[in-house]
Amino acid sequence: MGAEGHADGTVGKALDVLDMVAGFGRPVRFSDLLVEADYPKATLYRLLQTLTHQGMLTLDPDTGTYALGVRLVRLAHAAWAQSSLAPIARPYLDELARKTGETIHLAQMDQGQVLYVDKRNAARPVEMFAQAGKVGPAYCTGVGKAMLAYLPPEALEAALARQSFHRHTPHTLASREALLAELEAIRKRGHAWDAEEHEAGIICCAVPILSRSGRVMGALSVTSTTARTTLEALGAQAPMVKDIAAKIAAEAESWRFPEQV
Amino acid sequence: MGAEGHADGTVGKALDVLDMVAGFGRPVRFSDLLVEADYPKATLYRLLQTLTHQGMLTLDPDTGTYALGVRLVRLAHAAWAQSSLAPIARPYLDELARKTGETIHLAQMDQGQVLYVDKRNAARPVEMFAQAGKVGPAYCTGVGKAMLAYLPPEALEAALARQSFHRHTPHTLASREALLAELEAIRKRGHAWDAEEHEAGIICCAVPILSRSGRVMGALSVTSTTARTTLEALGAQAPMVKDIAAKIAAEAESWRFPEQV
DNA sequence: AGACTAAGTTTCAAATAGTGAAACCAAACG
DNA sequence: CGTTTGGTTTCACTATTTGAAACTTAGTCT
Repeated sequence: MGAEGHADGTVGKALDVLDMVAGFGRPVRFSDLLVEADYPKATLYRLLQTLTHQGMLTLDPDTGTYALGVRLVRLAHAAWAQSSLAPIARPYLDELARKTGETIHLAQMDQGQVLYVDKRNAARPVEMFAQAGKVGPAYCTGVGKAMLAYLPPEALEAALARQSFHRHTPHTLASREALLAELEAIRKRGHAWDAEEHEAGIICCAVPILSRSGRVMGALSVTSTTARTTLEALGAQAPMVKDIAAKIAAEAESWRFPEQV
Repeated sequence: MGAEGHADGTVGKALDVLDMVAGFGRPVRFSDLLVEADYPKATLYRLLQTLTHQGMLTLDPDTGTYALGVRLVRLAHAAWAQSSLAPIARPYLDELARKTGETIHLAQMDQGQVLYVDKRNAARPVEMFAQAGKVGPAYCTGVGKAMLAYLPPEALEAALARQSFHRHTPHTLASREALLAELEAIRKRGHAWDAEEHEAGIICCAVPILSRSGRVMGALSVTSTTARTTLEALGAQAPMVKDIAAKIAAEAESWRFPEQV
């Protein structure tokens, strides 16, 4: 079947189409989608109609192109505020950025990929939407590996199945086996490295954010360059990063229960 | 036939549930949703399962609560970048904020409501996600009326049907008739006022952002308080605001066609 | 013009997927 | 330990979705 996995029911297909439109990154015509998707013409057409009618897509009548609808922005606002760690973690990220002077990433797992929900760039000021929301591979980023390492077996398996290993740099762990060994090491060590595995010259130290029950909620990382520092020096910060991760986890957990009125 | 309108098909229902979860603003239990929704138990259950499986919701296994999933954040990132005016308008908003020293709003229409996609607050720096994504009523805000005024008849009708008129302040136009008359005046004048119709003491001057073909793409407003200025003084800025709206429209239109490779 | 082609929209019988009342299970409660 | 509350599963019934194919437009070519 298609590149996408198991689409359960109509809803799954509809969301799949949404992703597809999102993937293009520009308004798309019906036919653009038709070649990409492996749904028959009529089916795709109806899905698009439904989504458009629902405000998840917009059809520009002038050009006959579909784009993601603003209803998504509204939903995302709520998602970001209520479900991501970002609003809670915000002050902690500030603190960490200030103390380390490096770039800070806050990420969560999304369908086997890393989703950055917040970021502090040492240099320039905060630019949320433009920065957050980006996705990256899990198997070759610090935050990705930190989360993978603490996933329960089935979830890990599901995540691994979604990785498309690719050797970004000479240091990339581009096989399932190498990655599994590394995850074991991460669990021993308590934090993950990114030793130029994704981009040359970029290194980072990442720790998972775990709930009291051990569930992976996200990950936090301090990123730098080989020009500026070394893995060892970054590692020296690990205890502090871990401490902040724990604080975020604690607050996230207590915060999750405004206990219905 | 619940409070929500016409839910077409399973997809509509699923999205309806999503909205519902978003509406709670906190993680919700199955039973919370059950009383709110008028779907039978089993149906709601299945919808939740599907959405969870799809990553649009997350089920916290510890507490048995559902929250919006991070997949939405990813989608929204794309939506914001590709479909909203925000990324294009950004530099213009900065310019306008600098020139006026007032609060600037950029909004789009979403299902008869106003959705703020970006904002410049005179005082504090940009905080995207936390600011953007908010919704407000259309009939009693400057941006809302500016957009309504230029909507084609059917769309206007649909939007009006979704307004739930409520007298927020003594100045609110809380009837269909009063609003229609005002929209006529806005078309004549070329821009909309908000004369303390939503919040006491808050006034604004808003202009629509129209495509070359006359389609409403969004609206732009300069907001202030009666303590600081008057409607007349704000009105003096209208030409400039209109000019910037035109620039945004022009750029948005040319930008929409990176013309497929 | 008229004959092709490409892009989008509609049809309709067959099949699939969704429905929901009711039964079931498992904690929490008194 | 019987009962309630909150969540999950079943299963016959049905409505929705499906998709090949026919049909419209709107361009293009000769």
